[in-house]
Amino acid sequence: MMKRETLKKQVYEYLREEIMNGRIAPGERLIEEKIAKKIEVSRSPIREAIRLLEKDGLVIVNKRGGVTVFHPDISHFQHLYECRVELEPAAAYYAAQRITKEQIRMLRQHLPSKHEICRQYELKKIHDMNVKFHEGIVEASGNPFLIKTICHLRGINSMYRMAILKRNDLRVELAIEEHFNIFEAIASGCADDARRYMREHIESDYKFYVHLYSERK
Amino acid sequence: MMKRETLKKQVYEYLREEIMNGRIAPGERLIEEKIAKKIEVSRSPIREAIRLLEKDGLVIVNKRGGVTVFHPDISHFQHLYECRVELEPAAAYYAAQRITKEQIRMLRQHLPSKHEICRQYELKKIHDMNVKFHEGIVEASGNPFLIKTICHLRGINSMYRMAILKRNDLRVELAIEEHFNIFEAIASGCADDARRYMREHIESDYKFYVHLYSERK
DNA sequence: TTTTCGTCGACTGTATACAATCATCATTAA
DNA sequence: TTAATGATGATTGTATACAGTCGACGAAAA
Repeated sequence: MMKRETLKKQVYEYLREEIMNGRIAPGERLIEEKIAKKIEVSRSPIREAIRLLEKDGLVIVNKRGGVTVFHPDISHFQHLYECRVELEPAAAYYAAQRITKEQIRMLRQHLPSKHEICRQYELKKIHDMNVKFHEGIVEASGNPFLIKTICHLRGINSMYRMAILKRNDLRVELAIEEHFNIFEAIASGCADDARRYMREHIESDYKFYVHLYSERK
Repeated sequence: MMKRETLKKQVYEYLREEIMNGRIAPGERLIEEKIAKKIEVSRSPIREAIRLLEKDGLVIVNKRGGVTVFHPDISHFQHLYECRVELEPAAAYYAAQRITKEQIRMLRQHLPSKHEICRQYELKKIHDMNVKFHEGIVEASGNPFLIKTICHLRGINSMYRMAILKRNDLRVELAIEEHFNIFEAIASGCADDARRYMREHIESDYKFYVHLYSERK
């Protein structure tokens, strides 16, 4: 038996992937039975997987039942950031007050060393570290609602990046120094600084993507 | 035919109600088949209804599959407010910038008149107006993510109130003046004031409930 | 007495069949 | 020609049957 995970989860991962990389186009309708035939499972796990996608905001339900792949646009991108710019700084604020020594140690590992930077490390790798850094901070906030909500927004966010930018422009080098400042503030328990630095960080991240978008129109 | 809504939705409403008023106790496990037998529908709509409850945070899934009714405690209540105190002021901030004349008119209707206050209007009625007032502001923010997230938090919030306080203590009179200030700020487009007033409002709301809770322990 | 093993019962995961609804399109009547 | 009506197909909602898994309990062996 090679059945380590439920079909529901497998189908969910599959659809999520297909949507994220655009093989299922935004606006396209998801037909339970067609998917069922295509990947050869019954409708039950598919229905449930689709509910998960709905929860992620990756598909939207239309009146008549049935769902349609979410179609992102730049105005929504702004709305998304209006949320993130409130929640992530708050997470940093509480993280500065609640983070454990162990978590500090973990967090530090997600900062690239100067060595790595000088070496022109693979951008992709540094980008992954950055993501983990953010996740670590949110986790350290110790607030399950913050964690859940931000995680949710981040999922949609990456979808926007995929859909709007259509290429992997990573704002990597710019972010490194900002990350250092945030880390220092959190590690030393300066909650207000942590909040402020994080807010500036998110704001500049947003401006970067907007600029990129307007540039390539 | 008296079948206006799907069974899924009916079951969802039913379970939600049962959980909210405590007839299904916190910590209790929900067994699909038992519910199915009890209310005489098949397991399918029940499964789906349970997923909706899960989305609401009213039940939590345990490893082995199956769900358990969420068991609120005061620390989570604090976490909830740590989110609200960021998001609702942000909603007020954007509402001040984006609210339409029509929405201002609507919003004003959810402020009790002095006449109503003097008359010792039913507390419940004023409380309902207050809820609508908050909803109106969030709506006026024009940000679907803010709307969705805050709405979600509010649902959980009311569950906490039910479960923790076990009575309908409504912080009504205190809130009225705060609401007036917030309204004025939004209607006159003073976004920063709107944000600040709303933040103070949420904070004092939180303090009120904490005080009430500690008092009756 | 303790441990191990196996059976049974209770649940959930998955498949499948059936019912209901809605859209489309053609056909017919005005 | 146009509007109304009815048939057909596509798709989701709901019921139900079956399979797999885990835990509890008890019996047998050490």
